[in-house]
Amino acid sequence: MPSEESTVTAPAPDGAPPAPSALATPPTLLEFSTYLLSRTGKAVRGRLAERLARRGLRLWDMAVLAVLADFGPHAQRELVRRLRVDPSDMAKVADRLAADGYVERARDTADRRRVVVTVTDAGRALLAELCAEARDVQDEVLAPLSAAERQVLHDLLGRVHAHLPGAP
Amino acid sequence: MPSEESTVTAPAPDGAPPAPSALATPPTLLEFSTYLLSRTGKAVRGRLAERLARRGLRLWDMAVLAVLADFGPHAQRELVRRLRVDPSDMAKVADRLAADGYVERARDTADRRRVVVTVTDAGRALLAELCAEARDVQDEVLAPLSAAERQVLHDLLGRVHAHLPGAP
DNA sequence: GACAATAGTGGGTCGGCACCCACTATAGGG
DNA sequence: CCCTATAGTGGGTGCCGACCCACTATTGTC
Repeated sequence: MPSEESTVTAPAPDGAPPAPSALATPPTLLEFSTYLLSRTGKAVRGRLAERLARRGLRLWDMAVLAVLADFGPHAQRELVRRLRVDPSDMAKVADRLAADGYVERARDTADRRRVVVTVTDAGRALLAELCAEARDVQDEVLAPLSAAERQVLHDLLGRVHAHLPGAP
Repeated sequence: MPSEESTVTAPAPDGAPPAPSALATPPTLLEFSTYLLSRTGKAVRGRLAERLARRGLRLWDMAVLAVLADFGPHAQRELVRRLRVDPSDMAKVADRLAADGYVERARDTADRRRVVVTVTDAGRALLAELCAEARDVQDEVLAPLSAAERQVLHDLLGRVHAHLPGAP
């Protein structure tokens, strides 16, 4: 993940430009909240992805486990709709999770086309560990913010996220 | 860009869970600011990337133009260090920008190994347009926030971004 | 019973991004 | 002058995320 930046420079309470230092990010970009959002988002994503990769997992695996743990068993089609993934890709994710014993798949007796996916205890345990990892990353990245500030950030991001058009 | 989500549900002032609706994002994930950060960041990035793609450009192109416009001419090696890209990849970006007339490349007379890259007027004009696009995206994504809230968000993100370890 | 629609699966494509190596040209120190 | 380090370049690799298509199994409808 060598695509991270940092403006070495301190807050610089004086009015003068804080020493370009040949490493600084251009102000033209720093002005954009979208730039900051994109950058920090990518950093966060990268860090978590890396930790998951160490366990041979990907972000989708965690998402699927979270859905199953929060909302109970799903047919794959339902997972597809909720997570907005390609059905084919979901099949592959479910495949791997099942192979590792984190979920169980069973034909729906009522509609035998459907495959119902359920978290196992191992899956719940794994999810708990992954959440711990995520919290680590979060503490790492949000280190410069106080608890109160983190709460504010969370609320603002929550509102932004809630209004992202998912399916217009 | 079909990888976006949205929790359909309104703020839900009551205590009861706000109707899972088979589309909602699992609370386990929504609890993480890192999740929101990653999601919104990706949405933003995707939207801007799409607009740039329409012009046959990529995010790196904009970044390079911004650096050159803000800090003046750079040897490619300096761009490489500032943007933390692979030298080889930077060569390709500079190549394309030069081919389209957005930058000019000239051998440094003092050190003839170096190639000094400079923005052209066309490049500055293009950058201005790209910034307008970025502002559009920003207004779109941050729509649910008031001006004051956007400022708060920007400051918080700025502090987080400034502390991202770029080169430990 | 034939038929359209749906669920899942396996296989493959495509673009982007990061990365690496080999090579040339130039600079600079001993 | 030789030798090492540096700047740029061209040509690749591998991974990942998103996508698509063809195929089978099953359902519910007429």
